[in-house]
Amino acid sequence: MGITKSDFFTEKQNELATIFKALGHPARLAIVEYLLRAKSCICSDIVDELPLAQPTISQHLKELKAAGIIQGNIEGKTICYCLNPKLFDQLESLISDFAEQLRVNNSSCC
Amino acid sequence: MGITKSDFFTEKQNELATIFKALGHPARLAIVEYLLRAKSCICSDIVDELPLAQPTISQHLKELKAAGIIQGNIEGKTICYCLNPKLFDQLESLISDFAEQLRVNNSSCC
DNA sequence: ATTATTCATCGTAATATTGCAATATAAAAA
DNA sequence: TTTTTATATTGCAATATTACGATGAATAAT
Repeated sequence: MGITKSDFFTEKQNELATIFKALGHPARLAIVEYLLRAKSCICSDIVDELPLAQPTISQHLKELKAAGIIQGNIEGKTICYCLNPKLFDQLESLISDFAEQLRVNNSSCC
Repeated sequence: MGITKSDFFTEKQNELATIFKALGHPARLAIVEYLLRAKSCICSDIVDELPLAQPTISQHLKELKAAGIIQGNIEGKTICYCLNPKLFDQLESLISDFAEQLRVNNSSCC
């Protein structure tokens, strides 16, 4: 049905899924990687950097923001977009927990 | 257009996007979490565990497998599905790199 | 041999996503 | 004030995803 039965899953699962989903597109990953490299953060640079039209990029930025991956502050004419370090810290510890659990528990599987 | 312009992005970006995308659904996250807990790994258990029909779960498992997140071996009547520890190690170091870069570079942003 | 049991596949409906042209908005520059 | 610049929004077409019933395939149990 193209609709996910979010109600049946925990809030955490839904939240985390939103984050991964936002990262699950090459254009949005490219944006994240660009923001990692470029310490400053302006949108027009990204439009030049990627092979996508401006409205498309604007839409991707919106999704990244909705997922909490980037933050954006209006600053005169331009918008300052940058990564949310807190979220990446959380993601780091989550994945690290996953990997650790795997190391401890499931060594002999498959 | 609902089609992603994969050609314009690097292979790495596309691969990584596939992995995140696969994790970007609560049902698939629930499956991953279940496989983390349950050291053994059988599909029928998952069907009992989740509020989704068997074909739907089969489909989600297929996607997780295609992304390299889980591995599956035929074992008589049942299939042994389990997580791919290598991939989680890679993911761990990737996210950890991201977070580290953020800590070093972008402290004063936004 | 027949009947479960377990899982995959097919077909299909409902919905979501991706991408862009056109247009809107709003600040800066002229 | 007019024009340029930077970004957002709208509307829409093409395509992808999600979910499930029906069915298939293959092993295990009876």
